[in-house]
Amino acid sequence: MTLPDLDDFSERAYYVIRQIPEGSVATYGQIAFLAGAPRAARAVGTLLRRVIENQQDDVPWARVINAQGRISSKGDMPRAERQRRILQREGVDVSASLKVDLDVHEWQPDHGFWAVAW
DNA sequence: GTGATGACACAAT
DNA sequence: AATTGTGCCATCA
Repeated sequence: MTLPDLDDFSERAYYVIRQIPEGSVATYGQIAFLAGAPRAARAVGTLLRRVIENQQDDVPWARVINAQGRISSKGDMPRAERQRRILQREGVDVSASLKVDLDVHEWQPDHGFWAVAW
């Protein structure tokens, strides 16, 4: 696999998101941190919109949720429901209020991953 | 270049 | 528990 463009935050973020295994979820902040911009959680959301628009099906956008373990629905409930459906199909338990138990499903990147320096 | 925007995060009410 | 305020920062226009 080709490593992402080191100067492009979005490419690094996509790379990180692709590492999230099925059955697990990660938070926006977690992705931002691992992509080398610890405080860019908000920007991660911006990127994910683009992922859906451009149909970048190689990026598992549904596995990214907010720090409260909740699927972000901000003005787009249909998308949230769609995300819930996908997660449940992957084996992630999502409550009726779109909440996921992070203690159970939060992705724990392995050591090798942490060693990556952009 | 500059300012607005938003799938965020966190602390303080 | 639910709101509100503040900081943040990659994108976009």
